[in-house]
Amino acid sequence: MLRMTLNPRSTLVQQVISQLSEQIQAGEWPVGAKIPTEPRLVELLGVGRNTVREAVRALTHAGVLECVQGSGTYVRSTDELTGVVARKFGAAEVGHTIEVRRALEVEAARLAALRRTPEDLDRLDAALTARDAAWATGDTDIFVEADADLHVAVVAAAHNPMLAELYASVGAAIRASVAAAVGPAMRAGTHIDHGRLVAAVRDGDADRAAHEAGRFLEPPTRE
Amino acid sequence: MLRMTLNPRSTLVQQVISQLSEQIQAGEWPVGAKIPTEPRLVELLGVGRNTVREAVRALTHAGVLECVQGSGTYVRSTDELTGVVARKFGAAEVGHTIEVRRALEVEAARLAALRRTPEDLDRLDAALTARDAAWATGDTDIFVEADADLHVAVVAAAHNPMLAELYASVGAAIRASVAAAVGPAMRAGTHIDHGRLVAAVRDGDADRAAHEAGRFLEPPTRE
DNA sequence: CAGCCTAGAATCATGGGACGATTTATGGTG
DNA sequence: CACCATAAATCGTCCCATGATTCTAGGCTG
Repeated sequence: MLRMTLNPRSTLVQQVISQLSEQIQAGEWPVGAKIPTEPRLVELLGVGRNTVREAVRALTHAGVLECVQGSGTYVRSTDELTGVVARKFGAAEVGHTIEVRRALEVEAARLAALRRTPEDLDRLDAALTARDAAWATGDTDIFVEADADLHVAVVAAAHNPMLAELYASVGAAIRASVAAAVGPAMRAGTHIDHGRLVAAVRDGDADRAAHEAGRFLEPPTRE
Repeated sequence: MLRMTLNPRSTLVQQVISQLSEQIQAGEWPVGAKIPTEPRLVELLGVGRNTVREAVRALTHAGVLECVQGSGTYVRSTDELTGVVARKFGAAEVGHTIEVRRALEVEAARLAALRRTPEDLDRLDAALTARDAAWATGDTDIFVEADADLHVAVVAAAHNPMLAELYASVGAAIRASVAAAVGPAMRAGTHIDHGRLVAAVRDGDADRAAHEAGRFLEPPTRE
């Protein structure tokens, strides 16, 4: 049993939570995998069963784990931000979610224009090509996914992990709640040429990149 | 004891978590207040102590509650997003946090210009006046707070609760981690006239409002 | 032999009790 | 009044027992 000798700073449960989080973060138990059973964790961590249960329950509420009675406990996500955002904004209006996405994407495009590396440009080109190919297939699902990939690539090129994680969480929230309703809408605005955004990023023109990014999500009109 | 007859959808612990969250959200136990002791909650909710403890632990990990051994359990925040953001981005670089703030503020300014009500304008004027007054005092702490109030007012005028909550969470994260370090920096950029932002919002000029909002946080230069 | 169905095992959910650790309140003593 | 020791209150950890649910293996039936 690997005792937690270091960091006597906090309670045992907190230490167990940290330990489990780190092992999940490290990929020891990938998403979808089953973590050891409660009695097994008890002997692995050298703590009582209640302690294990409280830690598991905390991570379950955070969206990281999922317990299935009679089966086991599984890893649902490596990131608890997504779960919280989904729980908090799951019932949010689609329009509000779109506006938040727009806020993040515009700033991301501006930063991407300033910081993109050659690797970023390669990835952007690949995503743009894949998006065009997906468009050609006429399959809405495939296209929506390819479109999302391109936007994710833009955000990644901004080299701001905080921005990227927030964007991913918001994206997951919108997808979880109203994927079907948004699909057609996104498709309608599809004729906008994403190539101009990529070109602006390549040129390092921050203002133009931001402007192009903002065009994808229709600026709201006065109510 | 108020049995939870409705919503037999999930586990007991989840129901207790929801129950506690709702009562906290409803203001029954304000922030800083002590919630009933574990034995008291047991008889109030009609569940076992382990169930209560697991629910409390989940909310503790989420940043909503805080347990102090020997004293009691207290309400730390009504919003778990802030806690998660702080835990996840507490060690983030200040520059990255600023960029996220900028993203949210610029879009908020744009939306505020389109949606502001007369009440919003009154609040903006008041915040602007208070900010100028705070500036005149020369007290950095007071000024920083007044400055933050103005920006919060702008975000509130956007009438997008999701945007507002994200902004508040990010703001709390930056304040918790490096309040001291940011204070002087904000003060340095202070000479920028916030009155022009408020004026743009009043005029309903979205592009100008967005541009003015973006000026406060220096656009990053190429690395 | 294939398919279904039941009995058992495995696993999590809940409840209860006990003791230690820490904080707070209480009361005594100088 | 100030200080300190004791007691009470409260959370932290652990253990055990039982119920509910899911999975699995084996047998039964056609």
